[in-house]
Amino acid sequence: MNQKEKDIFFTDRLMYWHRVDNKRDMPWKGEHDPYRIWISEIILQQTRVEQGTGYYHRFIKAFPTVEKLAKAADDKVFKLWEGLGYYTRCRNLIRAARLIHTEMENVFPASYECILALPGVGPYTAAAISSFAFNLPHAVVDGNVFRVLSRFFGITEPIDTASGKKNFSDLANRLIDKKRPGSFNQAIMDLGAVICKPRLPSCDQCPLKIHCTAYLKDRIAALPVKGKKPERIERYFYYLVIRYNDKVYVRKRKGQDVWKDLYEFVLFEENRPVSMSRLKKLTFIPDKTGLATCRVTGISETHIQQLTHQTITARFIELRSNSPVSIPGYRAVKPSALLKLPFPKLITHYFKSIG
DNA sequence: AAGTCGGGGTT
DNA sequence: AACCCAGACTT
Repeated sequence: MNQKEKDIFFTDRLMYWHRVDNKRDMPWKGEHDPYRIWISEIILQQTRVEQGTGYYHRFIKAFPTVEKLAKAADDKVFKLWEGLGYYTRCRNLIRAARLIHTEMENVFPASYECILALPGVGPYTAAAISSFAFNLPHAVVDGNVFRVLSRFFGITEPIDTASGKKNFSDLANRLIDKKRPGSFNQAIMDLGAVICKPRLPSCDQCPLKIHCTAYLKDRIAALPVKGKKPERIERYFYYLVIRYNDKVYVRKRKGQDVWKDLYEFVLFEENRPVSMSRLKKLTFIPDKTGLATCRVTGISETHIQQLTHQTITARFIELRSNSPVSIPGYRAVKPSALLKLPFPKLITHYFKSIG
C-alpha cells in the first residue's frame, strides 16, 4: 500500500465511522453560529468536554450574543469563568468580543486569517471555527489529532516542536475531506477521544487498526512522542483574612503570576512553610503597618492546590480589627459583594470549609 | 524554543 | 504520582 492509498484509506474509513458508528454527542455539535462555536472552543482549550459543558450552557445563557458579552462587566464574565482555569482565556474572550462589537459591527469574522487574528484564537481554534461555522477546509490539530496521526502513520517526531507541529498540520490538511472539512475535524477528534485514547485505547473497535502502524508494530504506548516535562516548584501562601465590622479586605491579582484577574485576600508569600507559633504572632510579616489593631481569631488548615508548574500550599489567618485598616492595593468589601467576585479554586475551597 | 497559564479526570 | 485534556501567549 503506497502513501496515497493509505491517505485515502484513513480519510474514507474515518468518515464512514463518523457517519455510522460515532455515537459521541455534545451540545454544540451541528451548531453553525460562529459565536457559539467560538465560545465552546475557547472553553475547551486544554479542558475536557465533561468539565466545560456546564460552563458553556451558563455562558450562552448569560451572553447569548457577542454584543451581550461585549457589554458585560469584566467581573461578571470572570465570575462565570470561575473554577475553569487558564483565566487569560476569559480576558481574551472579553477583548475579542469588544473588538467584534466596536470594529466589526457585531459580525463574527468569516475567514481563517481574520478569525486567527482575534485575541485568544490560535491555529487550532481558528481551524475549528472556520470548518464548523463556515465549512472552510482547515484541519484542526489538537491533542487528539497528534495522537491519532502519530499512531496511525507511526510518526516518532516530537509533537511539541515547531517542526513537529508544522508536519502534523500539513499531514492533517493533506488528509482532510475537502467536501466536509467540519465533519472530518469532528471525526478525527472524536476518534481520538473515544477510541484512540491516551492510555488503554480501544484498538479492537478502531476502524483504522488494519493499517495502523502503531497497532501493527505494538508501539501504541510509545506514541505520540513528547519532549519537555515541566518541573514543579513549591510556593507557600499566607492569606490574612482581615475583618473590620462586616467587611473583609481583598484585591484583584495583577502582573504575570497565576490567577491574574481573580481576587484574593491580603497575601504574604514565603519560600518555606511557616510554623504555627510564628503564624499566631505574625512574626514572618516584615512590615506590619496597619495591622497593629488586629488580633488573630483563627488559623485554617493547609489548603493545597496542584497546578501544572507549581504546588501552592496556603493557610488562611483570620483577623479582626477594631479600626479601619489601610493596606495599599486592597479594599474592604461586604460579604454580599464578596460573593460576586471571582476567586481561585483554592479560596473557594476555603469558603466551603468555613461554611 | 522554552516557559507559563488551572483544574480535574484517568491510570 | 504521572499524564493528559477540543492550546495560546510571552519572553
